[in-house]
Amino acid sequence: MRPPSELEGAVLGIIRQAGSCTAYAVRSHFLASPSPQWSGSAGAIYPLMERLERRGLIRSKAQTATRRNGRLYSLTPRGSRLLAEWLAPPLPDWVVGVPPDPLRTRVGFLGILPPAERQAFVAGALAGVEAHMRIVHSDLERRRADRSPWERLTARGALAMLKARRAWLRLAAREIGAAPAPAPSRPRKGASRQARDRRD
Amino acid sequence: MRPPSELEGAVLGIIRQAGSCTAYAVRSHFLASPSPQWSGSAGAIYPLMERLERRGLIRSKAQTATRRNGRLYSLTPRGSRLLAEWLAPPLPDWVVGVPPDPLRTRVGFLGILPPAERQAFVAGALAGVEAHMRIVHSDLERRRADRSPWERLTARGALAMLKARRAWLRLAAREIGAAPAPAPSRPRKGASRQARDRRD
DNA sequence: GGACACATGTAATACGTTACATGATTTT
DNA sequence: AAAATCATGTAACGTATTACATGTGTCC
Repeated sequence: MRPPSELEGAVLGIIRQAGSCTAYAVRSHFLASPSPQWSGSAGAIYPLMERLERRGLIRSKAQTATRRNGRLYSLTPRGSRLLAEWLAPPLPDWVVGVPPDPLRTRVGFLGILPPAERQAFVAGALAGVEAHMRIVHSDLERRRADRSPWERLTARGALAMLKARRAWLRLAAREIGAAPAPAPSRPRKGASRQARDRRD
Repeated sequence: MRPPSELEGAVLGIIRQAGSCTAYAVRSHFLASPSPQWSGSAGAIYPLMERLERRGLIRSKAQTATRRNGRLYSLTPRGSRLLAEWLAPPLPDWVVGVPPDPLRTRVGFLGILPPAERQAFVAGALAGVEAHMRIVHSDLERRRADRSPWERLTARGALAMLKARRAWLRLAAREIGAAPAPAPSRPRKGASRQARDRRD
């Protein structure tokens, strides 16, 4: 039984927590999330539900009463088992390891920019991170009541990451003062460059 | 000019920092990274290089001297410009926003598990995170010399994230003590199950 | 000169995104 | 009853993954 993808695992979890629900309810869950990770696009969810059903992880019942032609999905025993495996240790390396971070990626290339633009980058990043902190924070407050302790814990985790990132960006801002000059723009033959970093 | 994907942006940055390099050199860069994000699989890189060249972002010169049939890639002015845009503010929302984190995702569903397994989850996660902290830390030390200040900053950012995650997991461990019973497993009518979960 | 890592690819497959299409329900 | 929004899909497209295929240098 192949392990589920992140999205699939999350969908199984959502269905399980809801007891049973429609594809759209699953979508709404993602659409409501303040994390940009989950787009909840229709083209992702509906085919995914079909896939899960074909694999015997969920089953559906037509919504006879008063509704559209939507279906109510719920976990099968197989789906329940797979969900439990997905949640249980040992957690794969990429789950516990350094999470991807597009901001961090970009910082690695800051040497390319001239110093003034480095400053602008960090300032912009700080502003963006702080804006998102406010969003996540108010989302946490506003929906405190209708969330499980685990969902609140998740939100606090998200906040903690943003906070750590902010601290790190401030550190970066300090380091930029003492930074070396940017690398020259062209790689051509004019090889007599001094004190370049990291070609090859 | 469509903005590059993360992988494309990173590749442009790597080529730029190298001056010029082969596809394999780019791959090696990813393969050497301690972050699980970058697989650096051949099937990702080689087609990507072709794509970038077709779009006029990089150009290649056959490696005549002594080498295999590989090509040396370098940025075109267009590629250089796109790279600069990729790095410059305003940074899109999903770049500054909460980064995705598979561990955080799973924690949101911890309510599904019985308390004993929650403990196991958090313990396993903590162990994994700490193991990774050691990996990243020793990688940071070992290659301190041949890295730019920005790459070191990146590594420190990764470490900072792991540290924040560890603190958050410890908090989670404390909360588990005072946690509610798991939600019932089946939404069905045979509702008179008591406090069991995950038998299916 | 055989083994083994290095280096360069290709093919099949799976998944998510955007954009489009359409019917059902509610609002005005 | 027209407009808006809810809900359910579908199609085209791009891109990453795994697995395979193959040539090339090095070392023992």
